[in-house]
Amino acid sequence: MPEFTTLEHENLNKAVYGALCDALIQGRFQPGDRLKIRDLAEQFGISVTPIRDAILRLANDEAIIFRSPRDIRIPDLSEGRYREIRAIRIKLEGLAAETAAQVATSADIEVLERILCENEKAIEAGDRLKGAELNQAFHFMLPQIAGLPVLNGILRRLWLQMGPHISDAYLPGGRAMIDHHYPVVEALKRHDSGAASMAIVDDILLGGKPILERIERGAERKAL
Amino acid sequence: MPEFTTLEHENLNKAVYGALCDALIQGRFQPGDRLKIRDLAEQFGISVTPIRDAILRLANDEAIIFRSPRDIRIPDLSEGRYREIRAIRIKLEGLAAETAAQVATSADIEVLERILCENEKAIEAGDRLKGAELNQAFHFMLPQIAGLPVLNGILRRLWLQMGPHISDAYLPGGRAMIDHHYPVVEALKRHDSGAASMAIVDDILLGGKPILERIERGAERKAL
DNA sequence: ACAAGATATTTGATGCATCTTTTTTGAACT
DNA sequence: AGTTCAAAAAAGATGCATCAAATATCTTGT
Repeated sequence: MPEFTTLEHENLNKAVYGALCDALIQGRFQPGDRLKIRDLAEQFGISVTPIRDAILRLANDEAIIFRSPRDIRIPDLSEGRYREIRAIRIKLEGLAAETAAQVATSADIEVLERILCENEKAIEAGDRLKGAELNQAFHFMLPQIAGLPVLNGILRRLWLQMGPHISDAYLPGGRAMIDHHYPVVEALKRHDSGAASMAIVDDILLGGKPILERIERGAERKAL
Repeated sequence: MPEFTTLEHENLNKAVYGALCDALIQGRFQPGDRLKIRDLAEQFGISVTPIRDAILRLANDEAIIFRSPRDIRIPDLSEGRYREIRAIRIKLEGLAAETAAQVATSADIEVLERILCENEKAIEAGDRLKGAELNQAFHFMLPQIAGLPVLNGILRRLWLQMGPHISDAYLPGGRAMIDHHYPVVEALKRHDSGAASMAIVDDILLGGKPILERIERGAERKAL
């Protein structure tokens, strides 16, 4: 019985979608930025159809919004919405960590440890983008180890929605973005579901502080 | 600060998407059914572009799959995937019920009671589609009462993915689909978060039994 | 300088043609 | 009857023209 997955076959639509996702997550777009289908078509050197496909998909992901039928924007992230996303992540990533702790292999743990090692180097080098990318890779490994593709899809979308805030919060966050990864890995080694779940929840809460601070500062700027 | 929502403005694309969603949830498609963009364009009496838009969106929702670049199908739902969806729903709808219990107004509770009353009539009349629709309305009310739009979006997508199984499981499920709704409402009246969460979890587990039985029977048929 | 209204330009939605790839059908052979 | 191969048909992706609605700009008046 084949699993319920979207086939990853290559076409312009997917390539554009991937590029726009990367740009969102890397903070290359800012809240309020306007996207125009014809502009992007010109930048990518292709017709409007695959751009339009990718844009509609991102709107479905709630990573971009149609402020009106002709006005496509990068949305801001309200404090309320961020808190909701964080509460959802706590529940879902907690579930993923719990399940991953039950089934993780030595190979899985090696991958996680390699990610941590590279992330130490990124922090050392002040490489904000690399660090944010590795942080995401770590979080995305847990549902993969746990064998939870549906949850993986949900998490991917939540990451897109937080995108413009993540990489900017990374350096201010410093070690807060990585310190709790170690106890997660230790709990996986011991097959300790409870400890894994608690550690990832701590990571989400601690890692969320600089994001909340950034959102609050953004709200203050808007109120001026 | 505007909330992060997709604006609901009217166009053919959205109309088609809504119609296909309804068809999925009402079990008018069966797992394995093939969709063809040109066929649907002919049925809806419009060009392929808005059909294609809607199809790509449903693929993004993981409600339909591209088995290959030219073969669009309604996916089956494996037992493993259904169990995962159920585990995610337990976490998220538990969170929604818990939060809804804190903030529910008398008006909210009246809406839920009206849904229950109508569902009693649907069960009495053996109206499978009406009953499934009201069951969904009940579950979707909780994130709305709780003020959790992100969670609402996740739940909508999960419902689409279970779509072809839900309405068929409704009559076999009988009162199992509705009995636990009453304690949920009672807990909301008392603002009892713990009880609301436990009751919705019970509802999901009990209501999931006929769906699991259906999936197991489907797997048996495929093994023949 | 600001506001209101008119005009011009822009922008997304949709229809449709074309291309390439995939699927289906038919013929031949065993 | 079943298999294999070739040919025909079909199907999604993409390019692009057109339309209508929305946005931006300009002009006029206060």
